[in-house]
Amino acid sequence: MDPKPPAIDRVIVDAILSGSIRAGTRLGEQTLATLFNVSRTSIREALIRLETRGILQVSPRRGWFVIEPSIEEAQEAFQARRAVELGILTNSASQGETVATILRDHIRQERDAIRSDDVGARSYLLGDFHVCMAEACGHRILADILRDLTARTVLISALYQSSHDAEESCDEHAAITEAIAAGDPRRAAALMTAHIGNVESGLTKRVERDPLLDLRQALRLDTRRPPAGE
Amino acid sequence: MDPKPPAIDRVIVDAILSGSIRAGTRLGEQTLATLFNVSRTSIREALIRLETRGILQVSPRRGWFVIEPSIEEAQEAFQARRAVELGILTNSASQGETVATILRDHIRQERDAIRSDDVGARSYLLGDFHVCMAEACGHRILADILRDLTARTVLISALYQSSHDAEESCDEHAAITEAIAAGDPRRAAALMTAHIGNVESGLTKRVERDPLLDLRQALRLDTRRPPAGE
DNA sequence: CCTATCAGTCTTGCATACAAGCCTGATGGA
DNA sequence: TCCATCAGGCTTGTATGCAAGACTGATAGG
Repeated sequence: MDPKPPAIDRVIVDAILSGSIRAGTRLGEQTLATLFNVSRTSIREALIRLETRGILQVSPRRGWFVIEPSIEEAQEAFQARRAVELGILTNSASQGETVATILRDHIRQERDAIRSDDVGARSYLLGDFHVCMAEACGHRILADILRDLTARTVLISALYQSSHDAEESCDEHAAITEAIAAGDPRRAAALMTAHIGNVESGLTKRVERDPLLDLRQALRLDTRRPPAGE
Repeated sequence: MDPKPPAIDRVIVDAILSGSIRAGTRLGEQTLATLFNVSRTSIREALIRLETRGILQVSPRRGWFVIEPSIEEAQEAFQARRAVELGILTNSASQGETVATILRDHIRQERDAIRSDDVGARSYLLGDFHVCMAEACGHRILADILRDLTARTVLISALYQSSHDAEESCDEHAAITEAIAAGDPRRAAALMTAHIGNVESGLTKRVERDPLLDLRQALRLDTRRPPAGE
């Protein structure tokens, strides 16, 4: 019947990348077990996998939680993404047109999602661009790594990303793609660095304006409850 | 008694990095369970973690095996390492002296291990240089990632690395360090790219000279037995 | 002698049972 | 009214039992 019961890991990660599961959300083993109609064991295995991928965190005898990156951790993740993507772009010079063709199609999807106000798809696709870029450049391993890094950054930034920001990001993706198509990896890398910087600074600016987040981060070590409470 | 029963994961990874566990080795759950004096469950969790880190592989109902990267997979891993380390070096410009101080000490340890013919420590340290470099540059996340990538490449190359190769690698590490100290990230990156290229081509050359490896790789999909048999 | 079949053993996969810790909310006292 | 204490429920941690599949070696037939 089920040709491929889609892996539990993937369902959760996709939900995070789409913004439908927010940072700090608790994922109970028993709850997921009944939800997916399997035993706790299988769920636990999936959760362990997600923990080693740096997406979840377990608090002993308390539960599994989607990570809530602190400002510093988010910056670290951005820094890592910058280094990785810079390395990818400056390294893979040739086959620019092939890569660009794939990315142009991806950007088209981004535009569709923005136009139709599909926030989930929008968030997912904007992050997935970077994964696609890595994969198109032949870096399958780094593509997987970027997916996880993107998840970490999305968990902070997605909540605050407006439709305007999304269009801006999309435009920057297009500019990067054209630089790749033009066979100018140096410019592509520079644009990518700037792009990631924009996303990151957009986040930190907002944090400065919103002391609540700082406070929440400061309390993070004490209260690890999901921020569902009003 | 045990202030910190060293995590099972770490023991296995270190053993791989030291070359004392070779590619294709089978790791039975029950065996490890009695060895570490815990239940199969805990072992299984550790093995799952190592699988998601790309170091082990499970063959259903057959067992857990240390990955045996094919030539292509090894090249992919090298390519990923090149991109990541290039990105790290070109990105982090300042604090060159601080980084160099750490790395010089590390190189001293490498030289000691080579001199005293400690093959395990030698293999471990030569790979660990890259991890230390990432960490010293402030890339904690990428340091962890590089450790796993190094494990993948070590699983092919370590077996073939002679003492001469080791000294060469060590010298190249020193050259890279001095470029960092001189505040010349561009040159450091170029040297690093060349260095990784050397290690990689050293591997592929040997493969060409030794058709047995090619054969083993070709048969990899059929017989996944540990190559212990004579 | 060679080959195909089959039982036995050993492996992981999965579910369940119990142990241990954390949190909550009630209860009793000041 | 406020606070300390404690019992109960709910969570994960860990072990164990059984099922299902894969390999091995013996055995019987050609």
